[in-house]
Amino acid sequence: MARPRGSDGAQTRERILAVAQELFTRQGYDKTSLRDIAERLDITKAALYYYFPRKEDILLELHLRLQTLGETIIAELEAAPDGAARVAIWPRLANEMIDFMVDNRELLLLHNRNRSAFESLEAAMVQGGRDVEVRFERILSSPAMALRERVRMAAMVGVITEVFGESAAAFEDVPPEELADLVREVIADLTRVPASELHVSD
Amino acid sequence: MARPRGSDGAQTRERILAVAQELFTRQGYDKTSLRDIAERLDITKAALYYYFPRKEDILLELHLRLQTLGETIIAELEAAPDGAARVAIWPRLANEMIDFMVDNRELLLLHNRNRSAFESLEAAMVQGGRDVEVRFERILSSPAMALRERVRMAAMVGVITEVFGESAAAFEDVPPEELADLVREVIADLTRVPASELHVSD
DNA sequence: GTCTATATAGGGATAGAC
DNA sequence: GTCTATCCCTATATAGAC
Repeated sequence: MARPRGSDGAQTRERILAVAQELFTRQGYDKTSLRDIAERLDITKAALYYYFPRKEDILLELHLRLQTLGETIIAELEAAPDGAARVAIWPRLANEMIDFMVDNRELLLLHNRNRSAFESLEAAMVQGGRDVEVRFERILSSPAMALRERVRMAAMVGVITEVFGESAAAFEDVPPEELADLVREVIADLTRVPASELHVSD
Repeated sequence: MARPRGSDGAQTRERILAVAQELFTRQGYDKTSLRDIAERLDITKAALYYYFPRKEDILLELHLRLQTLGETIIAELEAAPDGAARVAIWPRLANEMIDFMVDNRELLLLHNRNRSAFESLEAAMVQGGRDVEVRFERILSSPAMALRERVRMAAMVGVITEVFGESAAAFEDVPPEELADLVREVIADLTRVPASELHVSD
């Protein structure tokens, strides 16, 4: 446990990422200096540069972790033929998304709080449209789906990111699974035929 | 029209705010320097300081505009007694929120993209809890409401901010009123009794 | 693998003329 | 009300010793 000489290596790297994630989320990426991170870890700024050539690279790595996770869902969506088929599988994928959020609230929060910073990152990326958000927007824009369904697709994403992201603090004391169940319920409601098209006495 | 000597005054102020809003949204608050803003307006950095003592003050003013608008809704919510009464009026307020978003997408986008910057601002504010978001979170946290309703309240906010905010680009070509109607429909669906509690053949 | 020391740039902010 | 000139600080990043 007690690391020997020049500290461990891969371990330090992880610790840097953990601290960075926390500070980036709390104070924002731009307002967090390398000094802040280094002091928290009791190492020097220069030491950071051994692991990450540029500050951006820290953010990038965090970004990629979220991307990898989202990738699975987006890929499934893209695999389905454009149009009604995508509408059909979406509710299932939304549920996958919920499971994934339960385990990764922090990463989502980091992302939400630093949207503009992440975007500068994406601009610097070589790949034109590998980014999960860009790909999702593309799907959402498709005229092959009915507008109502497109709106509902966006709505479901909004529900999930709000409850597990920005409003997460309000549900701190709620067991994650209970919260997830309630959100699943909401998703189910959005999947059903809207009230305006039912002959139901309200 | 052709402004006389040293330009107009209040007009310039507005132009500064307009340009700032655009750049802050596009590139992010931190990545936008006063130089950027000044060059776009063909004035010098120093001229900016005549209107705004600090860079933060530009952001602050933009912030306050959004706050003023949100204030109305939050105040109504707070006026109702905690608990079921708030659940009852919320759907109506959500509709107000939609109307308001239709007219103020840009301001919302600015806010979403610069969450952390706005938060540093709020920390500097004297008032402990005048901030709309803080007050909403407080309401959302109240144990006087059923957890299901609290989740749905958050969900509705998520729907609105997602469709009119982050995913707005995907609905660019859709007439705002048509979009608003579809979102209203979603809100209505979230207000109804969930499917799991109905005896409806699905 | 981590340090000290330093380079360098860019940003916010001010003083004072016009 | 706007400009020129300039200050000062902080932040990223590098060089090179241990």
